[in-house]
Parts: sequence; structure tokens; C-alpha cells
Amino acid sequence: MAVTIKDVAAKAGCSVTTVSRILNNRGSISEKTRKKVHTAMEELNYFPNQLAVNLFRQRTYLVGLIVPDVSHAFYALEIKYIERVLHENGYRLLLCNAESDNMRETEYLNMLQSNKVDGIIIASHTLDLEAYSKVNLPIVALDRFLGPDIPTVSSDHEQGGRLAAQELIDNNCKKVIQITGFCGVPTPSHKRHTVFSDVMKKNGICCETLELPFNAFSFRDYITYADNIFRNHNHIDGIFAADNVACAMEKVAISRGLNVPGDLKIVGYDGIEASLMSYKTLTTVAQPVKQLALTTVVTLLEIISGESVFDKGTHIRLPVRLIRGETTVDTKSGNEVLQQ
Amino acid sequence: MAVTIKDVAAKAGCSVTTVSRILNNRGSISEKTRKKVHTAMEELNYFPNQLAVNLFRQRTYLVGLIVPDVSHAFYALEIKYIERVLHENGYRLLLCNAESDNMRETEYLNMLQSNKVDGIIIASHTLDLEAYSKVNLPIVALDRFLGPDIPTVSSDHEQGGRLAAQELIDNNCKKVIQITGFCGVPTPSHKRHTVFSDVMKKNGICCETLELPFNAFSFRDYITYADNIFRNHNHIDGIFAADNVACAMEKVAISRGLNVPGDLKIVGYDGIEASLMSYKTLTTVAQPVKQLALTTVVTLLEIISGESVFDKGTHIRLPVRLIRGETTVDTKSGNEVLQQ
DNA sequence: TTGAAAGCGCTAACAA
DNA sequence: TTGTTAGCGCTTTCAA
Repeated sequence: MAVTIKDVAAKAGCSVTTVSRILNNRGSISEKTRKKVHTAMEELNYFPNQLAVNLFRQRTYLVGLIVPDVSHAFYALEIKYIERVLHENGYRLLLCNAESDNMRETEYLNMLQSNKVDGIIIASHTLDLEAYSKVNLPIVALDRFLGPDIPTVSSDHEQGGRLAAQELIDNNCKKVIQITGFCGVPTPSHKRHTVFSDVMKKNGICCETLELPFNAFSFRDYITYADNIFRNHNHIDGIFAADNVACAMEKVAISRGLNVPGDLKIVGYDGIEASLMSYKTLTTVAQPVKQLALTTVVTLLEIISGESVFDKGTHIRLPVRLIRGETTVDTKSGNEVLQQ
Repeated sequence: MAVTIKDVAAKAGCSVTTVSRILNNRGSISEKTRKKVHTAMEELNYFPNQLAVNLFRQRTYLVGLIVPDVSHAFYALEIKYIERVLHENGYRLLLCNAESDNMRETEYLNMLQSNKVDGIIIASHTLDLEAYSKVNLPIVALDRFLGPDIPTVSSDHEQGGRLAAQELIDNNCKKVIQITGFCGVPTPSHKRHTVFSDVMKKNGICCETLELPFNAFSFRDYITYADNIFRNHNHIDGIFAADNVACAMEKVAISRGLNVPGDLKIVGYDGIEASLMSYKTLTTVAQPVKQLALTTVVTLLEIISGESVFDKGTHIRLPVRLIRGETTVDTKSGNEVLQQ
């Protein structure tokens, strides 16, 4: 059916070895045959069958990426940059959307091994650590802890929690709420909430920690949730939550007649576009999305090529930064903030 | 290195044929050997090498997806649903982010052919039609026209343009602006703007069509652009633009002291979360993201399996629907709209 | 119920 | 400079 190296060889009147040599730039070839082979390849619209190449080389230049939700703005960005760095290094991306489903994650793990990908990046965690350690393939965890043998790349969430807390303290908040994601398993990013709460306590500020329900995914869910919070909590003057949740909190707060930042200060987390889309641009702790992608891929490729200089269980933390919007201080106009 | 079928056969004391039979549920096997083989596979943690299987079968169960921008909310959603449907059908997703770069798109096209994917979904279009027709593989175009032999799946954008226009007309707009994406090549989605402009003209309403610059990607760019529009255009009372652009327009309008929808009505397009995140929830024409994904994948799989019932050049149009938010009529409260 | 052997398309010794 | 051949890990005819 498809054109093979044999067809090219036949058409060019030489052996498959010669064609293979030309394909891979190996050995010496006379200009004449080189030309003949090239013409043959073009005329037949020949593409080498990577399957065969890979089978021989025991290498696919394929990397699997498992995320919990492709459509979440943060992961969507992460995927974009990961794919970009992989592409620059000659690798391709096999994308797996685990959807927080442990059956799916297991399937994906098996599938990736069967498909002989060169490595896996995992940004999901619904399985026992044993399941990950059994995988006999280079793995890097993105913002997860997957076991003592698997390196983790994440933002410096402790710094993030500290920055957020300080921003609210500096702006005189006395009764704050922080909203965490669903805490199924411990992840690096949960640390920001521990730190946040610690700093608040140390400063004698009342801090309540609430957890998003495990089935709250969409912005609509966040609005419902935000509505509940305001119904059940009075006189809150500070909020710390992921950007999209913070955006929902802001929207509901304003619809209830609260003044932001006058009555209520808000600090988001992530630095995704949601922080810009809200009525008042969010003050937010921005994660270094691009750097995270770069570091994750580079770490993985080093393991693949065997030149890894890290201990296996390293945790690489990348610095975050606070971007001051309009939800904590009341000085700048909206446009100033956006143009900055 | 890796465990192969030979190792399993050796350990189980049988031939590779037998192991293969068990793997594929073919022929009849004695309960005794079946058990022995299963134990061997478990003890060795054996995974069949898909590369070898694929090479033999001439089939990879891999589908390539080329999008212009993974991180755009609309594509991110599309990717999520496409991956889901593929997964349900035993296929995996090779994700390619063309980034509106024709070099990259060419590379991807070649790569996908070399990697013997079973089919390709293309939601990007930076190349000549010839480049697509030369690809000797099942292709479906998502919201693009890629040539007479390639089926297109898209929303019914003409209906979308009509709905948007009618909504603004019904709410007494007299001077409207619509903002189109960058018009490098004609795509199905541009039709909404042609129709919109036609309907406006027929109703004697002043309608100006502006084009986003090709290098405007981020929300920040949209804000700058929106700012320019308001600087250079007076007394606009209606706007039609993609959700994220519409969101930026709303934000800038409000910061300039305009009342929405009092002074200015806005209709978005897409139905992504941006339409909910803005201060006033956008009235928007929602595309059937899930249906688009489903139809695209199903169409592709039908072509792959050879049971396609369509003409090759079919254009499947899926209906859109208007979701009325707070930017065209002033009745509902914000929360009502969000809870609806 | 089982096994030997050919072959999927390619690469790399080894030979000439 | 070129060709012959074995083999990557698997499936499947054919034979026993």
C-alpha cells in the first residue's frame, strides 16, 4: 500500500541499504546515486516509516503528558509551552487527559509504556505511589509528589503563600478566607495554603481555610460556591484563591454591593488571563508557566539521555511573583494596570 | 533490555505463538498454559511492544490534531473533548500546536505521515490547499476549508451572525462595530461577519467591520486594541466580537464610564468562560464545542474504517445558540443569569 | 492445542 | 562506493 524503502530502491536501481544511508547521512555515496534516490523519493512521495525506524532504534521521540484537565487555563498554557520545548528538541507530544479518574490514569500509564514513549510528564495524581514507581520509564512530576524516585518541578508555592499573605496584611485585612483546591492527595501547591495560614496566625489575623468541593470544575460552580461563602460568612475583608475562583468571588462580591478593594481585598493565584478579565484586575501571585514547562522538559530529556545531574528525588522550585492589580490597592486606574 | 514476548514464552515454557494467541484471544488454548503464561507476564511486568504490533498491523490507533493555539480557551476545550472521544474509541492523541507558523505546520504534516497516524484533524490553515491534498491519509478539517476532498466540520456561523445581528437590532442599536479575527485565509467562521454585516445593512444600520491585527493574541493585546477603538470611534452603541475580545471591549468601555448595556450593547461569540468572567455576563453566541468534537472525531473514524457515508467535500454545520447575558438587556440580576 | 518460520519496514554489521 | 543479510518484537499462515 504505502511506499516503502524497497520501492524507492527499486525505482532508483540500487539497494535499500543505499537508500537508508542517504536517509541517515551515513557512509559515502556517489553524487549520481544520491541524485537518483532523491528523485525517486520525490516522485513516489516517500516518507520513511517511523514505526520501523523506532522498532529498530528502540526509541520513539514521543513523550507522554498526563494532565488532570486540558481545558483549565493553567494546564492549557503549560501544555502549549511543553509542546513547544519538546518540538524544539525533536520530540512529539502524546496528550492524556486523566480527568481526575484513576481508571483513566492507569490506562494511560499502561498505554504509554506499551507505546514505548521515551518519557512521561505527569501533572496528575490519582494513583498510589507504587503505581508510578512500577513504571519503568523516565518520569518527571509537574507540581506533584509521585514518590522518592521521581523528580518534581513546581513553583515555589511557599513563597507564593507568603507573598499573598503579606499583601493582605499590608492592606490591613483582619478577617480573611483562603480557598484551596480539593485536597485528595498532598501536592506542592497545597503548601501555599499552609504557609498562608501560618503567616496569618503569626500576625494574629483571623484566617479560615475552605476547600472547594471535588466536583467544582467550571466557572459556574465557582459562582455558586462563592455565593454560598458570602451567605455564610460576614465581614470578610480578605480572600486568597486561585485566579478563576478569585474572579468568581470578585464578581459575586460586587453583585452583592461590596466595594473591591474598599471592603474586600482579593489576591489570586496562577497569573492566568482570568486575573485580567475580571472587573477589577486581580492582584495575583503569578506562576512562571513558561519556566515550569522548560524546566520540566529539560529535566526529563536529561534523564532520558542519561546525563541527569540531579538526585532522583529532587524537588526543583521556581520563584513566583506578585503582580499587583486593582483588588488590593485603590490607586491606579484600570487601564494603567493593564498597560503596565 | 525491555521484557519481550520471547522472555514470557521462555518463562512459561511455550512458544511465542502461544503467548501471542493469548494476548489476542485467538485460537484455542489449554487452561493450563493460559495460566502459566499469565503468571509469567505478571511476574515479568510485561507490556506488549505496540511498535512491533503496529508495524505488523500497519495501524497505530494514533490521531494527529493540529491547532493554531492550544492555550486559547476555545481550542483547549475542543482538545479536551476530542481527546475524550478518541480515548473512548481506543485512539490516542498526538497534539501539534502550529502557532500560525507555516513551517511548523509543514513539519507536523510530514511528521504525522512518517509516524503513520491513522488520521489527522486539522484546525489550522497556513498552507496551500495542495499541501493538504498531497497528504495520503484520512483528514477532517475543523472549522477550516482545506480543499474539495477534505470534509469540514464547523458551527453554523451564518446562523450565528444572524442571531448576533438580530439581538443588537432588537435592542435598538444604530451604530455597531464588529471585530473579526485576522483574515489570512477564508474560514467558515468568517461567514458570521459577512452575514452580520448583511443583516445590518438590510436594516439600515450603520455597521463597521474591523479586523484584529495578526499579532494580537493575548488579553492584554485586546485591551490595547479596544482602547484604540474607543478613542477613534464615537457613539458606538453595539459591538459584536469573539468572547475574549468582547470581554476586553466591555472592560474598557466601563472604565471609560460607559454604561453596559445602557449606552452600549455587546454580543460575544464562542460561549467560553470569558463570557462569564466579565463584569456583566456577556450575551453570546455559543458554539456547540462538545458536538463539534464528537462530530469531527466520528467523521474521521468513519473515513478511517472506510464506512464513510459522506461525500468527501461535505461541510457539516452544527447549530449555535444565543445565550442571553447582561450585555444586551438590562432586566435580570447578575446572579440570576449565572444560575440559569 | 501447539510450534516453526516468514514478514511488517527499517538499520547496521559485514563483505565485496 | 555499494550490496547481502540478520534482526528489532510482534502476528499469522501452515503444519503437526
